[in-house]
Amino acid sequence: MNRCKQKLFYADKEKNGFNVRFFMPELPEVETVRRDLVPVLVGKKITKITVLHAAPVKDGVKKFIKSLQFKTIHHIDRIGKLLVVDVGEGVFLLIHLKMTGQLIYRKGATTVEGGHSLSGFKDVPMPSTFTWVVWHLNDGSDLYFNDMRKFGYLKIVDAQEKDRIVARYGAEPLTKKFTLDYFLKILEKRNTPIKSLLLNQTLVAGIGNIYADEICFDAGIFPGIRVAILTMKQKKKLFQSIGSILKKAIKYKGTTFKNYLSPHGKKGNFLDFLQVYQREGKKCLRCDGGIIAQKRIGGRNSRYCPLCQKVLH
DNA sequence: CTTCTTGTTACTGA
DNA sequence: ATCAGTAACAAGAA
Repeated sequence: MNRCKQKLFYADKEKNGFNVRFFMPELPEVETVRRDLVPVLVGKKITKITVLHAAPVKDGVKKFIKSLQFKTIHHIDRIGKLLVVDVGEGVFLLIHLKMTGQLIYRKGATTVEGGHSLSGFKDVPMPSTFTWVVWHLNDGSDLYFNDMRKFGYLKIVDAQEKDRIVARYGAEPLTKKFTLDYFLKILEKRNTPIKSLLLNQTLVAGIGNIYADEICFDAGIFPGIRVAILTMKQKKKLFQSIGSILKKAIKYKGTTFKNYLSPHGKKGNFLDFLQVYQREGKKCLRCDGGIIAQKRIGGRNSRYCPLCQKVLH
């Protein structure tokens, strides 16, 4: 999608009253956040914590502040869409961004283009209307947690609970654990629509609605197809598509509709590569004549090309 | 007012 | 015991 078409896409959507402004931080977005934060946070000491709204803080603000103050950030990890911050002494901070969460890192500057705002991208002072927590670091920099919808959460856990939570997730794609054998095995003895399987975090970690649709399109497979009738060739193609789509999305630093920003205030660029997500009613970019359709599959709105993602029986 | 958005979990029914 | 499917929840937009 070139720049001109992209503009039209936004205009059409707004005219039709669809809400295109929300993003979903899925694996590629959360991984982008992690990669941006590691070089600027690891080794830094948290000198002060400001909690502007207690709602996203699980298990009490007191415990939250006490657990993090004067700790040093040792390591930032990710499982699926969950960030795991190791602050040493067996204490871990879990951060889930859910739909509209942002982590913004600022040193010196007090505004960020595209911070949460009801009126679109523009310069927003930090902390913004939707900043709930600020971590002040020993070098004068700050990390802001913003979340318009307040669906995201911040949770302090010990090593045992962290391990228990991490263990609930299935294999992480793009790691050695996610092999073709593993994928074939989780497809066995199941008969759910393939899209529901891709969204099941206990089987594959990190895929959400955007990338589930994009992966199915890339594989040329109807997202509602039951896994039991997939051919071996289709299963292998799906496995390959999971890797290639997620890798490409990370390369372009994720997808931004409106609210997703990396910690340095940058939008993701994968929007330009979306083939089906939020393209319903538009021409298929792969085949001649297909019009992207929309259907509810596994309780989720799904987009696909009815011509090149055939329903096989 | 209703309906839609998402990731996650609790629950139901098979 | 295991799996499929759905409701519920958070908060805001239209």
